[in-house]
Amino acid sequence: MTYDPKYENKLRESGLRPTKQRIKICEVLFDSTETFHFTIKDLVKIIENQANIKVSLATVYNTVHAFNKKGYLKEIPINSSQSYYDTNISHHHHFFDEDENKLIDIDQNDVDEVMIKKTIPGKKIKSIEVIAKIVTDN
Amino acid sequence: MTYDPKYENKLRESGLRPTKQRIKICEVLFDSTETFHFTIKDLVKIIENQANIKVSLATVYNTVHAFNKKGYLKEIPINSSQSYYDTNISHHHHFFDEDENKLIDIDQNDVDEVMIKKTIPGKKIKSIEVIAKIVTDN
DNA sequence: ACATACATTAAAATCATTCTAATCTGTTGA
DNA sequence: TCAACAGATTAGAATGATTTTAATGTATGT
Repeated sequence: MTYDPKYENKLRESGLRPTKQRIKICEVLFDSTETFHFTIKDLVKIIENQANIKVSLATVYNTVHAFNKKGYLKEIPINSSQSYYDTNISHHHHFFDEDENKLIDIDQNDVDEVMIKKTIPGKKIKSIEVIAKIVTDN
Repeated sequence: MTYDPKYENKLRESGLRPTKQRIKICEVLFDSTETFHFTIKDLVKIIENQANIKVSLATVYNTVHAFNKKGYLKEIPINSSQSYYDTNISHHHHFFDEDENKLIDIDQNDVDEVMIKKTIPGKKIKSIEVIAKIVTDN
């Protein structure tokens, strides 16, 4: 079977074969020019609405994890019962609106570079993320 | 029944009556001068080892949540299957060691103040947290 | 001491995530 | 091309953290 090669590289580089289901997942995640935040549940819902393809939860989890590992998606470090992912993989930060449980991007340029003076022997910093929790201002 | 008044205020201010179980939880969390990171499971295990008091999971969850809400504990924003809490409620940040799944405090003085230029109308910033993920440096 | 509101508990329920095992499909090499 | 195999898909089961339930117990104000 041959597929639209559009997402073949992305899939192969993530260690995944291109399949109907995975290509559909790619389309939902990467077709838009807008980046967005989502949970696995969200993604499954979008696919169900858009496509006549049945994709199991397990496949969605596997695929999202592979993209996350490869760096095509970023998991956002907030405490929540569900994991949130971001299609915007550029270096940036987040507001987390505690009233509405919603994430809002903060561009890297809107945060001064975070300098950490402490070091841990034998370890290097892989990423630095800033989460600013926001609430209604009364 | 009357109890050691040591933790009565803390409990009452958190909206909780002082009870045997809750006082034991307070002792484990707040008696030490050392601050520490823990999960609910950790806390239950410590109590089981130290005390001849039986405390149910539900009670531990309720009590920790009340303290977190009141600000006597802080939940640490990392993605993990379990929630991590911190008895150090001063403003500070964290390394998360991805090799060992361990948190390490970063004193506020070791991070330049984080300035965020973006604002959201009607919202105010409640907290700013920096998570720096670290890995073995090869 | 009473009445009541809150606390405790074991066990069940819930929910996200991971695993399983049976079936199916993309890929590779002859 | 096509057989064989490695990897993919799936529904459903399993897992594990957290929350809820409902019965019983306890702190508190009067």
